[in-house]
Amino acid sequence: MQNQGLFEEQQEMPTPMGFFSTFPPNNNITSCPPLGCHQSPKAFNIAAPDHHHALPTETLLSSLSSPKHREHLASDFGGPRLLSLQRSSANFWAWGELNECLGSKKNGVDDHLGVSAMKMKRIKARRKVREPRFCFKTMSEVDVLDDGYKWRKYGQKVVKNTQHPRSYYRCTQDNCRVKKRVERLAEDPRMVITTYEGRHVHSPSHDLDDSQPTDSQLNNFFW
DNA sequence: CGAATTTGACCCGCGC
DNA sequence: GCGCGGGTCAAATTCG
Repeated sequence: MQNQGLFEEQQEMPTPMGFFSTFPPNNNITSCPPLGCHQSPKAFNIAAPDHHHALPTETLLSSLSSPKHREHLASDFGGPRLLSLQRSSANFWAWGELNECLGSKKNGVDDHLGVSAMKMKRIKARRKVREPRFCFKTMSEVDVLDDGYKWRKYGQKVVKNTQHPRSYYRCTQDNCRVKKRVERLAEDPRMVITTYEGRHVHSPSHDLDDSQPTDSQLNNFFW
């Protein structure tokens, strides 16, 4: 049994997605709380489908949003274990498209359309863009982990073959299009699967007491 | 009373 | 072309 939820999700959705993982895959991280989680879940488990780009633990740690988080993770990794970040060619395409989208301007075509047509066009454009995504799994009693950003819930859906609803959140920051989905694992309701989509264009909204200015840049690497 | 959440309706992509 | 299922919208409701 090498697949764990996360893998399955990528099979369902061929959308480019970044994964962090333990290395080798079956080597689970335990007793490690997720980023910025104050609740101290019992286990933290990140997985990846392949290992095109193995990263030293320090590389991942340096991308975390605050020294506190890095310290937390580092202490729990407890060694020079490697992590992997999948960045296939498809994934590079996604990053490029995202940047293009963020930098693009209105093309003027909308001027010819009515209000609802414009709305539809916007929806289509939104759905066409495949934002970079990654997900991770945590064992936690709370669904929404405190990752330093402020989220607004915009939807909830019961997904087929699962008894737990999936919640949809959007970053509350203006011009930031990052979204995340949160759902509980059907096989093990104690596990929470969080999927991030997109990259924040700003630093975490509520300051953690030990955050530093340079963190925002590092943070962009992560999401 | 404004902000956040809930929830049913709607839309789109995809498989058949 | 049709139906299913996931994702989003937006009005209604709840919360602080």
